[in-house]
Amino acid sequence: MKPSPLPDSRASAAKAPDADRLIKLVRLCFQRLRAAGDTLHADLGISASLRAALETLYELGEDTVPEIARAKSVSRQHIQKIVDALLPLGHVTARANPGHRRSPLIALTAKGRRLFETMRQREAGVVAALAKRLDGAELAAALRTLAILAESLPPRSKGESDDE
Amino acid sequence: MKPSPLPDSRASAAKAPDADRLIKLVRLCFQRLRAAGDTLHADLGISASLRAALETLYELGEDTVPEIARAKSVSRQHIQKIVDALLPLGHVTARANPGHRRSPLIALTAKGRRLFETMRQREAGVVAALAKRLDGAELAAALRTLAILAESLPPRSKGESDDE
DNA sequence: GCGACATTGACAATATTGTTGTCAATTAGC
DNA sequence: GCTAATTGACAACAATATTGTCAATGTCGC
Repeated sequence: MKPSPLPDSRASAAKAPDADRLIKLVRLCFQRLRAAGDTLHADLGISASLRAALETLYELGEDTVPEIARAKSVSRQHIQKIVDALLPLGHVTARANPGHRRSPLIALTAKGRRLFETMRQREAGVVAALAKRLDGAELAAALRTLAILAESLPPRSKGESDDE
Repeated sequence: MKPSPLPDSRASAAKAPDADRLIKLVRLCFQRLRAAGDTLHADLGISASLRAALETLYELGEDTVPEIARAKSVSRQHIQKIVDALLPLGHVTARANPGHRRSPLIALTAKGRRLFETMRQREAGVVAALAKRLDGAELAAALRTLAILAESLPPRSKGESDDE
């Protein structure tokens, strides 16, 4: 064995089985994360898709429905329904959009922000327990590896078009 | 900075943001993997759930419907519908179960096996391209990290019961 | 401005994936 | 053998997300 200083591109045949395992593990982790999230927030009546919308608004600030849809790569009609569900609950508001009469700006209300922060706090408990079990360097390597995986996969592939 | 020799359990507060990023990346990778898989196998008419059933049968060999359901933690009725869809396509067969008259053993046919292997070959191309871009040591670290993540999450949490 | 074209919200229909519920046949445990 | 649980068949439903359509609005070239 020579300790190859290069990012061993020769050994790709040997790495392929591990790459395969990586993909399987990603799928397994995702399923369990979703199940854990559903359990964690069951009492709040917030499903995974509502949570995703809240998260987007929390991070992006106010935005129009089509913008959120594009950010998440889903149909604008789908986001519209989610926002329509969130509005009567008082978690988001629609503010007149100075730059567009028909497309109001959607933003979290104080109530919506509190809700999301409650969810984040619950999740933080789980994440902290997880972080304790992880090695820092290995975790960093995992982040780099998954970033490459995400990068090497196309962001979309549904007919390759952007809209209807 | 002290170069801590221990698997730094002290720095969990510092690792939590990375653990958070890990979870987000897992979600992102999963979404893209599903989209890429759908595109890759679009012409075969095999959806992600059918693929999962084929994979289970490929790995576990012949099994009854309820067994497959338990292996995948989904309702037996769901697997029943998938198997019922696969049977007329000739991808699986139902063989009389010596140990159970009502519950036949389901197995891949030669055609089903060929189909799954075709899918695996297509995927192998993508996986090989990915493997080339990954560093072996980093990949190994990612596998260990994700294994801990999966382990620390409960396998199920749907009312905590096993069946109806 | 004005005319063509794209975007947007509202509404509807549909697809997919998965669940729960029920019933009769069968199997397993005592 | 009697009772429990399991199983397949069938149905109803729920959640998530898609596509299609229409009229109102907005954008851009000219």
